[in-house]
Amino acid sequence: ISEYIRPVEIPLEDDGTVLLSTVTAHFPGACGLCDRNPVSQCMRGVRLVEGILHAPDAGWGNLVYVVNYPKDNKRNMDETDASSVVNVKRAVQKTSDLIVLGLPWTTTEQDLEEYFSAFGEALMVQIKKDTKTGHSKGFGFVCFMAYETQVKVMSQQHMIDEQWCDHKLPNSKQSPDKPLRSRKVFDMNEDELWQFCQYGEVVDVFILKPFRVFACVTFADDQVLPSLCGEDLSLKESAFIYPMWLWESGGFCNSRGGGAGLGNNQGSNIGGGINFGAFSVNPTMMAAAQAVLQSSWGMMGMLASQQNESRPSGNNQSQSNMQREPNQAFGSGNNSYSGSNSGAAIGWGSASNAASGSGFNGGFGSSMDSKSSGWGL
DNA sequence: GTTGAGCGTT
Repeated sequence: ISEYIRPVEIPLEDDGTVLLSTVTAHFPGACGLCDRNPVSQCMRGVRLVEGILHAPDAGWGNLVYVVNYPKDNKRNMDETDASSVVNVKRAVQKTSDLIVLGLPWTTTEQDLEEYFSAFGEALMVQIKKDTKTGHSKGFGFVCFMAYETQVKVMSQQHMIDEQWCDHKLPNSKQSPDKPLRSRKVFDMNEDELWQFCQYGEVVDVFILKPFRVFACVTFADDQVLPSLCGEDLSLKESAFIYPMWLWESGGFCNSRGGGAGLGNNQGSNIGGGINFGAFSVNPTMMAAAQAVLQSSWGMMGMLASQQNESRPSGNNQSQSNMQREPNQAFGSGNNSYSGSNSGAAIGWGSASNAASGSGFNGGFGSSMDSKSSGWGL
């Protein structure tokens, strides 16, 4: 039986059935199982009668089954207490090792543990070293006890011993049965984005125009996003919940300091903000800028001119204080998108770039060279 | 004694 990260083996009853209670013991909140029809590739449900899961006609077979959760778990916040949603997810989510790249040669495991302890307790911290010399290879692994900690850590960049480090889900832990990660959100319109309100109060949506390579949804409650991680969302939706996937699979990440999380920058530090010298750029703009850099510098102007176009037509409560100022894209001061500016100064290329007065000059380094010929539409 | 993209001696 598969869950998002780790498959778990579950015992059968004597008659070959599986009790739903056995499943829920390992996956709290579960309401059923399904598997993928090897022929049609369709997901199909496992028969469930009075708490007993019955094997398919061909037997359980050597297949991986997926746990189902009631859709009610991610319904409208008006009807469902937000905390209950979070609780379900907390119980379900498992942590995974993370690889940390770009560590200073001098950083020790103690240093690393100390740094990450600010986010939460780590179960394991290690730095890979040369077996002969014992010198650091400049990367290591960390595994946190709480999934919230992992989400938090993955949602931002990290300055460790004066150096911006990169962090990812290691290749060995990438789930093979979830290889399809949405890299495109081009075909989502604003109305679709506002459908995210079923998971929590959405205070803003944003679509980069005219090149729809990037969009962003902002929840009012910073607990909503963590609660959604690992949910059985559509690929489109997952692109928002796991923006890292977008970037990693899309090749957006620069090695140093690339891959900052997005998706929620409302009232929490998730996402943070970025300073390019005199410029202040929030995560939305950062991603947009990366998207532009994938194409050409000529589009930079379009970024600045399209910032306040995406206004919803639907139920938008808090528009008044969320208005974007036009042409503030790369200006200093409060870009209204981030609401409360965290004030975190995050470099992009080498650390010295953050102090570069010319802003973008040099800061993007090699990413300028990789001009994409198109948007992959 | 150096280095700077990567993927884990157990």
